[in-house]
Amino acid sequence: MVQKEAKPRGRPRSFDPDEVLDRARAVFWNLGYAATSLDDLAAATGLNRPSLYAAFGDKHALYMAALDRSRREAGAALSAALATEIPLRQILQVIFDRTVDIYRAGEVGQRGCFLIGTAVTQAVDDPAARDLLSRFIAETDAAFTARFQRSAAELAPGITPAVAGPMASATFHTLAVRARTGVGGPELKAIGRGAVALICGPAPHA
Amino acid sequence: MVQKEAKPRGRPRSFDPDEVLDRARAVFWNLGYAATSLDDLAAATGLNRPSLYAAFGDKHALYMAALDRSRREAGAALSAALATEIPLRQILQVIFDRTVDIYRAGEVGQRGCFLIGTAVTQAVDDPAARDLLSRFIAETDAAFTARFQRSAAELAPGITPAVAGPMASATFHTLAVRARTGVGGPELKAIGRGAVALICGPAPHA
DNA sequence: AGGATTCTTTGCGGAATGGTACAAAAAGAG
DNA sequence: CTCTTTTTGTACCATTCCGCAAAGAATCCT
Repeated sequence: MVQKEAKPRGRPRSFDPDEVLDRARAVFWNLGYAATSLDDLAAATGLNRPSLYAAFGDKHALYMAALDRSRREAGAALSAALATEIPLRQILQVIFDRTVDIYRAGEVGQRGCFLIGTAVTQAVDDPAARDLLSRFIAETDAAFTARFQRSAAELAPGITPAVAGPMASATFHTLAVRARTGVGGPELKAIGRGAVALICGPAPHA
Repeated sequence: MVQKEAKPRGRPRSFDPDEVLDRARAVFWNLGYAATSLDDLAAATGLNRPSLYAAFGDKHALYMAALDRSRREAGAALSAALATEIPLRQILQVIFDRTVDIYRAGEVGQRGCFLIGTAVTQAVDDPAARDLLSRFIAETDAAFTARFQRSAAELAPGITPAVAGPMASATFHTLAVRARTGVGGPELKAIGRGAVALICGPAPHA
């Protein structure tokens, strides 16, 4: 039911828009929005500016498309991870460990989160980026909080889902920030384990 | 023992470098490094480009000077706040509340933390900014951790200073990120209170 | 007063920026 | 085969960018 076989009329595209968006995002990811030039994007995607322009609009629209892709991907991954019914402590552990691996992926190995790493700077003067970032954070808070409500008994004593939810998001934020400074994976994962200890209480024993 | 009265030889400066740095920082704070032009800085400081250049070096040196000022100011403020001997819970409460006020100060009211809000984007491709940001985070972690060691009994049960320290820093990070999206002060302060609850355990009762 | 020294101002130049016009090219429709 | 439609490549434009050179202005020293 994809029905993308609509037989377009004119000359066919010589590129896959999805892959192009991916490569463009990689550049924004490293440099941020303002420091990325159209020449950078053209070089990274292999196609020239008019093609980029025709496919995505201007530089800002391309950036927003990349941001939104990351928002949707991150949201889907988080929802999937939270949907399991294993103990909450293990869920969080897996989520944070995976997050660290993603934040340290890529050629440079310290890109962190695309949204936190670039849209935060952009947010003050760019309403579109700000709104998307707000939405991302709100969705993350909501996903954690809802899951914590289902397993409220597994939270640390006296901690409510409404308190733990934003602090789980906060763990993403600090990991994203620290990853961008070049901190190593083990050290980041240790911080993730510490966050789990605060949210769920210290590990039973050994 | 300031001895800044060294009677400089030539024409005296028509501006106060400290104030100029402050105004320049305000521009970087809103726009980030890459999106700020020398014209923006000249307009905000009131002096023209060659004077800026002579006083601070190029744009990057000016940015680094602004970053380092924020790092020193934040470090001093944190050390001072942590030096008191009131209950740990209250100390953290005060620190996070004040932090929110600072993050929401300024004309736009949503600038967040200058370092987290702008240097994080810059960090991947700018070693100097990355190192300064690393140092800032390490110092913050260390200050919290050391203070927690002095009052380890006031931490939540089973939580060690080494775990709580980075999570106190993480609270700064999430507040900085959220502030830049325009979240209101009360909501931010509620997150700060939640962080205190996680670090020190839930409040005794009412 | 006159020279030395430092800062300020004006204006410039080379490079890079985001964006676009236009013609050539590649496909389908008739 | 010809016409239409869409994409591609080249070249270009106007603007903005950072940085600097050179001349003028303000102060100190002798």
